[in-house]
Amino acid sequence: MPTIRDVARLANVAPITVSRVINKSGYISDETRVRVEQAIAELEYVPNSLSRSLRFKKTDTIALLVSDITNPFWTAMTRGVEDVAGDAGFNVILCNTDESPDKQENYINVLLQKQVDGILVSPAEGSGQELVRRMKKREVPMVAIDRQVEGVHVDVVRSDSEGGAYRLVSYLIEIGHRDIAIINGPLSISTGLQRYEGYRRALLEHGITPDERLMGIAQFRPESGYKMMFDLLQRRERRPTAVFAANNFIALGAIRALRDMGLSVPDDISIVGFDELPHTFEVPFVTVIAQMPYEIGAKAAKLLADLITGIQTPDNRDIVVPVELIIRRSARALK
Amino acid sequence: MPTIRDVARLANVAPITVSRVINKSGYISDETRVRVEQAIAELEYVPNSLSRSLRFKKTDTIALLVSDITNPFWTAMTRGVEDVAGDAGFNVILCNTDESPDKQENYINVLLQKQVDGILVSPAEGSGQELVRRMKKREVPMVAIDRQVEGVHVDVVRSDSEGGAYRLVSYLIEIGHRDIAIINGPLSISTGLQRYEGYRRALLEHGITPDERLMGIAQFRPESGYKMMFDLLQRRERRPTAVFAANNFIALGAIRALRDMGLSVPDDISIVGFDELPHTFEVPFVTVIAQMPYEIGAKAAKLLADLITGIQTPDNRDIVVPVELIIRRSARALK
DNA sequence: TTGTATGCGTTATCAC
DNA sequence: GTGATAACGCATACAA
Repeated sequence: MPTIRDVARLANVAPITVSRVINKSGYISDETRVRVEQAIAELEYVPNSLSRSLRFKKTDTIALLVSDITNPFWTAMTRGVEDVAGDAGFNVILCNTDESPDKQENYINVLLQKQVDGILVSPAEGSGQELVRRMKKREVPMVAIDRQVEGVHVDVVRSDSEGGAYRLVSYLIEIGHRDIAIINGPLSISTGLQRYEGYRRALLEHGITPDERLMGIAQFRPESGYKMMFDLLQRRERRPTAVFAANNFIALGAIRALRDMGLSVPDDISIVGFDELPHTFEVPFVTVIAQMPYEIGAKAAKLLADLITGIQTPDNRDIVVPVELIIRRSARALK
Repeated sequence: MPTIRDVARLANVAPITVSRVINKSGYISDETRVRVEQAIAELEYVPNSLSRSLRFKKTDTIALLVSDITNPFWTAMTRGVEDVAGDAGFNVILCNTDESPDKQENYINVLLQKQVDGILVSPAEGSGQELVRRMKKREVPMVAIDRQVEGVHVDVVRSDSEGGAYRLVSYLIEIGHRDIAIINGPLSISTGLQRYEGYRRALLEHGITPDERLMGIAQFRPESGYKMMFDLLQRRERRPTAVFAANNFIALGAIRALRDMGLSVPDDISIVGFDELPHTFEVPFVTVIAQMPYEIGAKAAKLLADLITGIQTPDNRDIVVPVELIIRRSARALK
C-alpha cells in the first residue's frame, strides 16, 4: 500500500505537495502537478481515509440499523437511504439487528468506535429510549426511522401507523364486519402499539367493544403470523370474520395458515394488511395500507445529512410519510 | 467525544496506562486499574478505531459486494457472510452494485480508502478480470463469490451452474420435452455462461440440436424474464414446450408473463428454474435446482478470514457448494 | 509556488 | 508498575 510519501518521493516533491494536487488546494505549477499525477497513477495510489478521518474528525459515513433485511420493506427503505446519502457524500454501513437489543448494542459500539458521523436506526424492541440518550450524550446525530421513541426528544421519519390502521379497520366495518381480529407485533414497538391504537379507535368509534380474545401479539415475522392465525381459528367462540395483520410478514404467515387449514380468502374469512406484501407471481389480491418505504429512507437520510452538516439542528421532528389504502379482493362485504 | 487522554487526566495516569487497562496488556496495579476503569465508565469512553487501525494497518473489516440486495439469494448469502465473519472478528460492509461496473468501481475505491482488510465480491458483469488484477496488485485479499473469473488466479466459492443446468434440462428431456428454451442472463457473467453450457450439453448428449431461436439473453431480473418469455411465445415457429429460467428472478418474471398471457403452468407450458424462487403464500410449485446461498456465504467468509489472518494463502481454489434438484409440479411429462 | 513543523488518537519501545 | 517518546498517514498553519 503506497502512501503519500511514496508518491512524493517518486515525484521528487514534499508530501504536502501531493496532498495539494489530490485536493486541488493551494497553488501548484502545472509541471509539478503533472509529475505528481504520473506518480499517483504509476503507484495506483489511493489516499488513506483513516488518517483523513482522524485529522478531520469525520468519516463521511453513516450507519443504518434495521431489524430484518430479508423484509422487502426494509430493503426498499435501504435503497432510499443509500441513494440520498450517496448523493450527499456519505457512505452507508448497513447493519441487521434481528430485533435484538443485544445485537443492536454491539453494532452501536462498533459504529461508535468507527466514528460514524451519524446513525439512522429503527430501534430494536424496547431499546429506543436508552439508545437515544446515549447518542445524545455523545452528540452523535441520529434519526429514528419507521419507529417513534417514547418520552425522549428525537427526530423521526415514519408512516402514519395509527391513521392507517384506523382506515383499514374502518373499511372493514363499513363493509359489514364486526368481529375483527388483529394479529400484531410487540406493543413495545411503536408501530405495533400505534396500529393497535388505530384498530381500537376504529372499533370504538363504530360502537364495537374491543375483545381481548380477538387480539394476537407476537413478532413481526411470518411464523408468528402463521401461529396467531392458526390459534385464532382453533377456538370455538368469537371467531373473527375479518383479520387485520399488522405488517406484511404477519399477513404472509396468516395467509399461509389459512391455506393450510383449507380456508379460502375472502370467502371464508377476510384479511387486510399493513404494508404491501411481497408478491411474486400471484396477482396482488390483499387489501392493504401501502407505505412508501423508499421515501421514508430518503427523507430520513436527507434529514440526517442535514443534521450532520449543520444545515438543521436536532429537534423533535415527527415526519410522517403518507400511506394509501389499496382495496383489493381479500376482504369481502358481509351480506 | 472523550479520548484516551481525557480518561488519563481524570484517572491521573498517562494515556499509555489507560491503553494497557483497555487491552489488558502489561502490568497494572489493581488500584490503578480500578481508577482507570471508573474514569472510562464515567466518561463513557469508546476507543477510536480509526487511530488503532492506522497504527495496526488493519481495520478488522471486510466488504461484501453483491449485485442486488433485493434478491433473496443474496440476502441469504449475506447472512452467511455476516454470521461467519462476525464470529471471526470482522465487521462487514455491504455494498449494492446493481450489476454496474461503475458503481462497483466507486465502491471499491471507497473501500480501499477505508482500508478494508479484504473483499468478497460477486463481480459485476464483465468486470471480474480487471478487479482481480487490481486487488492482486494491492495485495488486498479477495474471494469471488457465486461467480468465477475467467483467465485469472483467484479463489472462488460458488454453485455448480453447469452441472445444475445439465440436470435440470436432462430431466426435461427425460420426461419427453425436446423443444426446450433457455431464458438467461448475460453470458459475460460466469453463471449465465455455465448455465447455458449445461443446457447445451444436456441437449447435445440427448441428440437434440441447440436452436438459437430458443435462447433468450437479457438481465437476471424479473422484467427481463417477463420480456423474454413474452417474446418466445409471440413467435409462430419453434414454440418451446418447456422453458429453463436461468435464475429465480427470471423465472418469476416468466411466470408472470405466462399468467398475463392466460397460459397455464404446466398444462400449456412447462417451466423450471435455477435457484429457489422467493415464495410468499403460494405453495412452492416450480421445479428447480436449489442452491445453498447461506453456505456459499459462510464458506466464502471463512476462506477470506483465513486469507487475511494468514492461515491460508491465496490460491486458485474453486469451491463448489452442492445444488439439489427439487422436482415439483411446474414441468409435466409430454405424453 | 513549495516546504517544515505539528497534531488528530492510539500503542510499541524503551526508560525509569 | 508506570511513563516519555515516536510513529501510523494526512493536511493545516506558517515559513521560505
